[in-house]
Amino acid sequence: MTVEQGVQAVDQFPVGMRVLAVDDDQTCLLILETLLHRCQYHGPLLSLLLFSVILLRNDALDFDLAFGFVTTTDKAQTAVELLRENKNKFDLVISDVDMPDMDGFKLLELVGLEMDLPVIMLSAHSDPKYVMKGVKHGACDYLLKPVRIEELKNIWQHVVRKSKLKKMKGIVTNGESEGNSDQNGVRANRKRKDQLEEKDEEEQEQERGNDKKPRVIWTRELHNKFLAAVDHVGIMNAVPKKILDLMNVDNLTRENVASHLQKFRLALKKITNEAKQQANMAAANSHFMQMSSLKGFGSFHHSPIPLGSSQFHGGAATMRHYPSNRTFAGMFPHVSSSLPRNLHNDGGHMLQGTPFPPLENLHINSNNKAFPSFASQQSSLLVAPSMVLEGHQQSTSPSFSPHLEINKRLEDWSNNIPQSNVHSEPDALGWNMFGNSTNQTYFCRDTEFGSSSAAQADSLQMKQQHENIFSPMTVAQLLRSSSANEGLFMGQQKLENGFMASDAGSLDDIVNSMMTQEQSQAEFSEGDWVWVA
DNA sequence: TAGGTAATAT
DNA sequence: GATATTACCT
Repeated sequence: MTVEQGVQAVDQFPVGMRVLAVDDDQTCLLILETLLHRCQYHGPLLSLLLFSVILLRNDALDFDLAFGFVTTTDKAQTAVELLRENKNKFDLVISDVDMPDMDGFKLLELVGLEMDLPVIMLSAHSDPKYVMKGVKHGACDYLLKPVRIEELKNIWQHVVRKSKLKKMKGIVTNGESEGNSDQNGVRANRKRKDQLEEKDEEEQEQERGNDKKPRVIWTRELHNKFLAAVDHVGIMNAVPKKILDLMNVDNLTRENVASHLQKFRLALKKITNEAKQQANMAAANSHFMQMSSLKGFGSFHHSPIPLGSSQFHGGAATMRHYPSNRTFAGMFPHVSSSLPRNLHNDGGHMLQGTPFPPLENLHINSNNKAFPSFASQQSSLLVAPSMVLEGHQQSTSPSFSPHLEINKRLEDWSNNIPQSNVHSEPDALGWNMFGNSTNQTYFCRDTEFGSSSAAQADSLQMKQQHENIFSPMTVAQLLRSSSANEGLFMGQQKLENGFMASDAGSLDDIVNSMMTQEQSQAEFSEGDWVWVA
């Protein structure tokens, strides 16, 4: 039982506390010893027994040290020798100030230097000079004779206090504590270990209470930023640290990003596998619609495309009209708003940067899940185009240019990024982020999806017509192409893949499903503010 | 040091 | 059950 435990166990002089009492006055010493003993009394029977043992003891010191009793000596020099020979076997020293062989202050000094034990000075002198001297020499208390038991009852507090100080000192220096060398190493180490463990528990408790790592809520906005970063570096190079750096979000860690990336990849894999199955089914069972014009797709979300296919008709009924001010659409929202505005003006950077994820690799399954998969030389996610596009003519048909439409929308989005209308400048990815506090990160959605600029769209179309229709596409483009703003691409894919499951919801439903839980955990008003706890 | 994956916690 | 966090291995 340690002293501290004893202190906790009993509300009085702790059992097991080992005291060395030093006084040249035998009477005073006897009184002191008696009082100290009395402080440990737990009951008449035990007291009598212990007192009898004390009287009959053969080796007083061994007994005292073994049972945690009081050791006395009338010589300061003897006290020093006892302390030196029994390092770490005393918890407290009570010493008289006036002793013939050694000044009590000298003893105090030696004890402080060699053992670092709490020392209580005892004196008949109430002169403040003595008190001050004792304090300056490191005495933890200064008692006046005749000492009273009330004063002794609480001297254990000095042991506890000193122990705490040692503990802190040991933690800080992380080194060997003084006086713990050689033969007493075991006890010292054990004590230090206990202290460290206790410290750990305290720290853990504190962490549980205050410093617990906040759980990141991947809101749409945050996810947008993630996607933008992925897009920026390219899916092939998308690793947590790069994404984290690009996202530039305070309090977001690499681990957070890695986790989300893991989740994202799993989602890709899952839907791709499902799409494979459906694509196989589609290849076997379906016939495909041949789209006659791009215009038909472009107006898709405004009015159902009049098609003869009952399959498509069933699916089209689930399509929704998306308000023009809708700024995000679930898993693959307006990534372009997060991209540098000059991306589409830098000579086609975005169209060249990232390996083109074939459009056919965006699949919709019947479980209302839609995720992109990326053409990757390394990835197993890639669905062989032949599995999906076999028999399709859209990809090569001059009258069907999904890329043009997608790029047109990209242009729209990019151009609709407003100038900074918030309190901070947009970051490299066009995000406005501000209001960071310790554990809350605010984002402001600064992009509204507006109407297309016909001129811009035409311009891009013209541009595109001079480029290979299969020019490289970024992840962002792919993701944007799945935006719910039009529902175009979904319809296209459904046509391409020949499966228009009746239970397939709108793309909005599909992509929203990814973020549903995250949304529910985050308190934010759609379109306004979100916070990451 | 960082990425990927699986186990664990929430 | 979903997913964020953590641990562990490479």
